[in-house]
Amino acid sequence: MRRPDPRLDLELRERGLIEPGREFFRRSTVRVARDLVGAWLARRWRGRWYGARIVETEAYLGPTDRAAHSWNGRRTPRVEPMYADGGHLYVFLVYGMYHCANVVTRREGVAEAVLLRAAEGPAGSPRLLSGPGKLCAGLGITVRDSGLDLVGDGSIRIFVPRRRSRVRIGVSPRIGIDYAGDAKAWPLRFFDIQSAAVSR
DNA sequence: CACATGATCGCCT
DNA sequence: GGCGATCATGTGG
Repeated sequence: MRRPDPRLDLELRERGLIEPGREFFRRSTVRVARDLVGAWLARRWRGRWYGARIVETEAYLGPTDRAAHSWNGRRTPRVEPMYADGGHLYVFLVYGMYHCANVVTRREGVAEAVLLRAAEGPAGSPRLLSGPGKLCAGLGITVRDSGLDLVGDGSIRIFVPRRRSRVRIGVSPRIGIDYAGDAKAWPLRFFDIQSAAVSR
């Protein structure tokens, strides 16, 4: 059983963060998306752990959601991780050069997920992780990580505040889905209104 | 500030 | 063959 770098472990504990169980991710996708704002993403890279505070997410709702890769029940090898049990990772390549990381929600067979759009990285580089492609680039997340389990002892994990967070959360339609019909207007984007790292 | 465009390639039609 | 859950850069007002 690997443990996080003691420094990260201490930092997360000091911030009052704990690792949620599988049930956290099996809840409604909108609730998970909201609760992931203010949560931390921990990434093991070459034997060291790095943490980033998530500040912007989007919910993708499955067969009825034209913007979702699982729209209309689409089930291809690329999308397959979206059908996994809650708490898995779904990563895809966009525009031939950027990766997007999603946290899978609900139960096995229900293809919904939360896109991680932005995080707060190291102090001094406030915009380093401010966008889904930049977040993945900054944390070294690629399609090779698609399908990983975030629950347990893997190389990518999620930590959430132990107590109800006092973060003020803004809501808006999702970004970059003009083709999605009525789903284009659905209020499924959530962000920390205090954060300078939210994407434009 | 607001657009407009190019890069680049896996996936789906 | 077309296009995208993006981003950086360039143009013009």
